[in-house]
Amino acid sequence: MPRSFLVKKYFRSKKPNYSEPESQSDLVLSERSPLAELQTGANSASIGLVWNLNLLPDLFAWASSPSPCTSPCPSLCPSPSGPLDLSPISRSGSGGEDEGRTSDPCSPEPTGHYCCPHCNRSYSAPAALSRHRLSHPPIPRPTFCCKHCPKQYGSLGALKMHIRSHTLPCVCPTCGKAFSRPWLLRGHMRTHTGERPFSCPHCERAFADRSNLRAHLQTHAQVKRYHCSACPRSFGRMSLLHKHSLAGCGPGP
DNA sequence: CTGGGGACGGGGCCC
DNA sequence: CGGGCCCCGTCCCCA
Repeated sequence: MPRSFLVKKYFRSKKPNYSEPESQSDLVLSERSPLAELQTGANSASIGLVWNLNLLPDLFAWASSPSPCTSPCPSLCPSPSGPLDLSPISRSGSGGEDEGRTSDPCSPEPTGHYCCPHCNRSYSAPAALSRHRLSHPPIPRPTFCCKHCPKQYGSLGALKMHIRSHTLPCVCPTCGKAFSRPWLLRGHMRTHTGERPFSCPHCERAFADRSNLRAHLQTHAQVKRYHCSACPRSFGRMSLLHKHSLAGCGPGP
């Protein structure tokens, strides 16, 4: 039986955001039953990617866009002879459901060889186009939005990795618990086998999880990493410092 | 209240 | 580009 830690109870102590804008601060996953979702056919084939189509006009070289021709087509179809600068453009075309649509049927030949993706003006020289493009605002980075939650990512690979946390494709053959990644399942399997491959070099203890060994090593450390800003105490783990703060020694006024 | 262990999540990096 | 792994972290439980 899965333990109750599967349901997060405290959302206020979120870890600092590293890359996400975090406009939607917390995920609401409690209504999701991983096994139920797997059993109802929520496999990877039914997981759709929600693309930010507002950005597509900027991706004028997006040859395998999941929604081709949703933006002014000539801007997406540079001249075959035009050596346009593709550097700011993500060309990830592994969308899966749209494989093989690289030949765009709707690309009228622009009047010039070098076409502006923003206003469809064409120029005969790349320098002229580059000079013209400076008049437009900078191209925003493409964002990849999760269909199941408000999370956004800057790359398709990161989004695919995140979607696995919804689909949970790795299922424990012993207890049926599902995980997002195979190595998470392997770590879980150790709870069944009792394997503890991570040994403490200072004592006889061994752990099934490297993170738990790391936390254990803090008990041997002379200096605690996490210091209370309101008192001289230090703790080996941030969670202990957090509990200490919640217990009354809050940091600051 | 504190300290520590157990189990797991998720992003980033490397191959 | 995808998988494996690492690291950091969370959450819970118990002594």
